[in-house]
Amino acid sequence: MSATPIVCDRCPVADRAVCAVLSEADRDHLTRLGRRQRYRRGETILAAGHPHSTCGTLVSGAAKLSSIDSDGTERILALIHPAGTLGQMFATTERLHVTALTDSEACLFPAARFEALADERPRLARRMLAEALRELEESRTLIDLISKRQADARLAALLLAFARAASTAACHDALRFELPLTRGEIAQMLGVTIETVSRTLTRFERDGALRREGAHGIALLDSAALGGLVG
Amino acid sequence: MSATPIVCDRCPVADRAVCAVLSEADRDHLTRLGRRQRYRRGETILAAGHPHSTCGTLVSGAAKLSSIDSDGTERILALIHPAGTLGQMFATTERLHVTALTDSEACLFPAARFEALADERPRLARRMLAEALRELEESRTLIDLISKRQADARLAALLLAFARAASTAACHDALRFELPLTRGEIAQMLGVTIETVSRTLTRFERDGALRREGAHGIALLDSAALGGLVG
DNA sequence: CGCAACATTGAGACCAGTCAAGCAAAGTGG
DNA sequence: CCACTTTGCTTGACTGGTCTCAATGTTGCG
Repeated sequence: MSATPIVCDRCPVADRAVCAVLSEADRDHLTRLGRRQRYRRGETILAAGHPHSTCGTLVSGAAKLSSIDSDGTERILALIHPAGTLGQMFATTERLHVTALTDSEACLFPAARFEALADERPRLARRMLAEALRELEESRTLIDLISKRQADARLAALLLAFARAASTAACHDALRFELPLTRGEIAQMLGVTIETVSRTLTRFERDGALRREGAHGIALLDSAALGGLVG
Repeated sequence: MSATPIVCDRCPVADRAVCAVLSEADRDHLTRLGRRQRYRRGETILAAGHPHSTCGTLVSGAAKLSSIDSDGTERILALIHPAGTLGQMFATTERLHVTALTDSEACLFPAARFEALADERPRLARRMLAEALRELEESRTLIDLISKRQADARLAALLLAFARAASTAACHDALRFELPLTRGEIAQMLGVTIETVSRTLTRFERDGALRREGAHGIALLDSAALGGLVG
């Protein structure tokens, strides 16, 4: 975790992040308030329980949004991709953990200042509304995923969702992709155990639906079969 | 389902709905564009698959937001209470069903006109952002609920959530309340079967944690015991 | 009253969790 | 460079919770 100044010119998500709708002057203003931070895989970006003082945007890498209940079980509520927002906007305390899944970079700002800007700049509020609705959509997609009864249907749906996300073309799914999550993290997302994830992948491979390439590589051989499980 | 003109003066949620932030002139304008509609329990308010042409606010009663997958299984993604929004704002097609859970009333507007107003009136966009964030929060709470492994923990958490929602005071949960859902709907929300819901309620009652009063009445006798299950 | 929808209860099958062992890859330190 | 540890993944045997199928009760409404 190391902090550097923000330089929007070299920002890979300058066109997609919420800040894109701001005037250059406003963005310069924000730039001076915030900082660019690097994280290594597994490092905490925002910790639940702390007062909500920071928010920002993921610039590169990937992160997970998770909650931990009293018995120590962690569940992943969302994945955050570059240009995604970090921190529960307009909340008083951070109630969820944000953790780097891979080496990542983030732009972080004082939440109060950022929120104030949203009240002053209609375009920013409007853009944040779009972002919130997109996150809501994704959250409901995840509910769809995990409310499937059978573990193999959940995993099949997740694999197909990753294939879709990994594809460059909008119409075709990627046939080969890397899982951005460990088995344990997949298990946390789907509400099953690591062993079930592992066994189910083994069965998918034995049935010819896919081929595992290393620990995280997946090559889909029969995505229709997986789609059939999803229902 | 019967349509009448909108009269904000007698609207029970005039102070809480998103329209509350509009000027009287803007509200009058909207009033003429929209209509007030009544629904009986079970009637469809918005149907998935249709072009997204209508959005609005639930005025009284209760509704469910649900998706139906190809094998006909319905899953409830959210409950909508009075002042809650109806319809996926800024979407091109309706992808979720909205159904009345009890006899209900809704204010409905042409989506394009309402969305245009959000672009013209910063306060409305800002208010809708707050609403979207609230829904996102609730959606993630539901994920928390249904990702609990054991069925009794899920049901206990749901009962406690209803007790909280039914309480008038902010600090205390209601000890007695009516379930707004049938067993089947509870099962759909929690991702279990009707039978499991029924058996689990029976066990809770036998263990002295609650008492069933009719089909939908619940009296909590030992909410701490239920809280213990949740973890 | 009788039907229809909703709810409860039981018996058996099966999927997934738990516990436990072993393997592979990557990193660590002498 | 090699022993050692750590971390993540796989596999097996066993157990238990939940689903399925089926029958019976209950409630509300025409």
